[in-house]
Amino acid sequence: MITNRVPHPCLLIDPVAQKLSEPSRAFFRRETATVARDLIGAWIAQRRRGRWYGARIVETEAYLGPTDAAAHSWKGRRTARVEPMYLDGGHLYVFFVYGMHHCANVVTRRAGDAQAVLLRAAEGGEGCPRRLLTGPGRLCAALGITVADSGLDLLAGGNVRLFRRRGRRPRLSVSPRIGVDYAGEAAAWPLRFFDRDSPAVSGPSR
DNA sequence: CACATGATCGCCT
DNA sequence: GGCGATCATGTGG
Repeated sequence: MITNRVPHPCLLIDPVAQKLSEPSRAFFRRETATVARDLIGAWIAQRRRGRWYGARIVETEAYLGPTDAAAHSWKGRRTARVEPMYLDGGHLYVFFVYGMHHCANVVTRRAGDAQAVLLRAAEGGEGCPRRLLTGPGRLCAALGITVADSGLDLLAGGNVRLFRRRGRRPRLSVSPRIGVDYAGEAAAWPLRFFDRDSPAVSGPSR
């Protein structure tokens, strides 16, 4: 059955009033770890029934494509599920795991490079329930992002977009990625970034 | 707090 | 047929 639930009211945002702006294509085409860092403090947003709902990203992970054993595109794997990873920077790649959770990624670099940034956690506004957006599965559930959104272009003026705001940047910490112990040496690469002052970060932090 | 486990199913081998 | 880029719950220290 089709669900069309509206996100929690604490996620209501007003991009104009909050002076949020959309990055250019060039922003997403930069080195993946750099994009992952710069996405901390950005908003992932979705328009439902004419209103914008969004959350401030506080935790990301970089996945470096065919040379990264933790990436779905490892060794150039190219299947229907992974295909959106091969799109140009600025597209969305969403996958379904463990039979119940969706995970959202922002594609980086150029078409064919198959690199992406996993959105692991975010925080909402006033009255946001603890852990509403803590963890990639919960983040997608809270915003209503599903595999149906995989492959869409964040820069196409559609209902799913990414916003940034000028100003102070969060203090960042770095660590290995979560849940990729199977990836050999790549499992230890320092590709997880998070806002060290945010209570919404998932997994080991602080 | 640190593990351990079950749920659940699409995807790939 | 096996296993996840996860999460909620339960146990024990």
